[in-house]
Amino acid sequence: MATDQQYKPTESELEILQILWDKGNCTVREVHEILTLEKEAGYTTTLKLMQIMHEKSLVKRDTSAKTHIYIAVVNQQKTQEQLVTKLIDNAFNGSAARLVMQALGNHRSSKDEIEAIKEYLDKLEKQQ
Amino acid sequence: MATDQQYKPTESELEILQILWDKGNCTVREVHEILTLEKEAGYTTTLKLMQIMHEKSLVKRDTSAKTHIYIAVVNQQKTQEQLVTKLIDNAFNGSAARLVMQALGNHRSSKDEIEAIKEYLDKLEKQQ
DNA sequence: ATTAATATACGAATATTTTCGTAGTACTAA
DNA sequence: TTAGTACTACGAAAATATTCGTATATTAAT
Repeated sequence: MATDQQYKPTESELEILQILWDKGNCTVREVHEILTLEKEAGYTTTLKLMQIMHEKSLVKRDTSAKTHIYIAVVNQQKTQEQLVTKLIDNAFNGSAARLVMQALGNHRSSKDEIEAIKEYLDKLEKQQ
Repeated sequence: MATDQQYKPTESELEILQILWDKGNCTVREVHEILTLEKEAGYTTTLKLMQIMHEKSLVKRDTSAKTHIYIAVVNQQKTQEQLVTKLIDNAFNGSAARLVMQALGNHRSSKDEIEAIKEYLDKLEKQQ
């Protein structure tokens, strides 16, 4: 049972993946623009990162035009799952519940969100 | 409002911290033994890591005897909080709820745990 | 006292990740 | 055609993280 069925993105790669997941297709320029809202970075840095991500098959790209278009290849769900699993193992002694409470305790969730989670829990209980 | 009030441990450091949080006081040997249940590593590698952690003040140590005793300095709760926050930001577009469902969906939780989470949610709702 | 076992200290090699400069190419406007 | 702008490719420096060998000290047993 392999836990890492796919390549594990680095932090910088994850930042870029998030943008790609969100936006769909992007040029390097677009990604760079969004990225630099939050932190400093040179354009060629972003470019290089995305080229490396392409080498690693984290993204694919359309190079038919001068300006290339990038698209995420790795699945958002799967990647999230992998990261959560790792965090649970790594910092919560394997207890998902503890992570959940930590997450809920420190990050305001709306009433709707809380309701959604409750329903989800009900479903889980029935499954058992 | 600084989000990183404290130093962010690397992965290897986190593995060691977990052991220290769990056990309390440990020698390098003890930590090493536990560590190598899961993965290969030379003894001096573990030693060096713990020495670096000491430099960074992630741990303190009692050097009065030949064999030093290490203790975690950084707080488990705070560190967990930091990591969760980062993951939420980094991979869940800031939505704690989405992380929670991901975590619950893929990691078996016992009926008791689920009940505990539900109670917790009730409390949260009342607070709002 | 010698030896063996077990510690720490620490430099340095590796590996990994991040950053950026420079060169070359296409496109556009004057 | 020339200058300016925007893009990719790519090597390589810089920053970080990980791994380990070797020197040396301490302790205990013979």
